[in-house]
Amino acid sequence: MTITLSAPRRVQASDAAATALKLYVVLARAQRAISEHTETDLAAHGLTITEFAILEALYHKGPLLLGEVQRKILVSSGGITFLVDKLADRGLVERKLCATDRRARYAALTRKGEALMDEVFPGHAEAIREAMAGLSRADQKKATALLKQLGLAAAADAKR
Amino acid sequence: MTITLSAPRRVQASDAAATALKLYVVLARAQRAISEHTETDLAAHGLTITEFAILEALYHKGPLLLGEVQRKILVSSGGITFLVDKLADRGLVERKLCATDRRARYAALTRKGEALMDEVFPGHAEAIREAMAGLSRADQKKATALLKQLGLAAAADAKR
DNA sequence: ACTAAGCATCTCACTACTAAGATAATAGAT
DNA sequence: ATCTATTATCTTAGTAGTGAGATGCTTAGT
Repeated sequence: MTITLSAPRRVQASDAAATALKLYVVLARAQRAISEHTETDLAAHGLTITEFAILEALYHKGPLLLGEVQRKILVSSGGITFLVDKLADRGLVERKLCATDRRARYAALTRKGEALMDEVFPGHAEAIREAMAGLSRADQKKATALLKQLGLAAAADAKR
Repeated sequence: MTITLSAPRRVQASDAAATALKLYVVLARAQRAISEHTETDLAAHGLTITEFAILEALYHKGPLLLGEVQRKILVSSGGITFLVDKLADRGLVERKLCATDRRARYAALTRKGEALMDEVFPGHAEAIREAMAGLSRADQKKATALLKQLGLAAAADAKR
C-alpha cells in the first residue's frame, strides 16, 4: 500500500495522458476503418459519405433549410452551398424558396433523389451493420453510451 | 414471453442495423469533437494533425523510411511526399539516403524539429488528456478495449 | 419610417489531401 | 547476364472541402 502512496504525482499525470492517448489512437483508427467500409459501399452508388448524409437527412426529415442541413452534417457554409449545388446538378435535390424568410432556402429531395434513397438506404444500413459486426450488439450499446458521453463532453468543452 | 418470440425476424435484423447506426453516428461525432480539440492545440504551433503525426513518429522511433511513415499515418504515397516536402521546407525534417536501397529515403527530424517536439509534445499530450476528460480513466480503458476490437475487426474485414 | 445589428446564403481563393501513372532501383527466375 | 515483376518514391491533375468576406434580407430599437 505504501508503494502506491509513494508514487509521485507526476507519474499519475503522465499515466492519465497515456490512457487518453491510447483512446485517441484507437478512436481515430476505428473511425477510419469503419469509414472505409461505408465509403466503399456508397461509392458503388456514386455517392460520398457527406452527400449521403445530406440525402439521408432530407429523406428522413423532409425539406430542411440549408443552415439546418449544415449544422446537422457539420460542414462550413461554403461547403453546404457546394454540396447542394452538386446534388442539384445531378437532379437529386432541389432548392425551394422559404415563404416566410426570403434570405433562406430549403433543400428538398426530388423524386429522383427519393428513388435513389429507396434503393440505396437499406443496403447502406446493412453495410454499417456488417462493418460493426466485430462487436456484439451488447458491446455496441456499451460503446455507444461511452462515446456519446465522450463526444458530448468534448463538444461542450470546445464551445468555451 | 410469447410476445418476444412472435416478433418477426425482419424486425430483429433492422434492430441490429439501428444499433449499429447509432454507434456509427456517435463514433463519428466523438472523433470529430476530439479532433477539434487536438487541431486547435496544434494550430497554435503551426502544425496540422497529420504533420504532427509524422513528427511524432520520427520523434519516438527515430529515422523511418518514407513508406514506413506512410503506413503508420495512413496517407497516400503522394501525400507523404507532399507532407515531408513541407516539413523539410520548414527545416523540421530532412531526407537521408538509405545505404542498402537506393530507391528508398529516410525521413529524420532535424535538430530544429526535435526542439519543436520537445516544446510541443508534452502540451499536446495534456490537451488530449483534457479532451478525453468527459470519461473517467476506467471508462476510457473500457472504450479503448471496445474500439480496439471494433477497429481491428473492421480493418481485417476490409482486406478481404 | 430609419437605422443598426444580426442572419442565411453565396462567392472566391486557398488547403490538404487522393489516385493514377511515371521513374528509378531491386530481386528473382531463367 | 537479361528479363520480368515488384517496390519506393515522386509528379500531376483533380477533389472535397474550409474560411473570410460579400450580398441581400430580417428584426429590434428608436
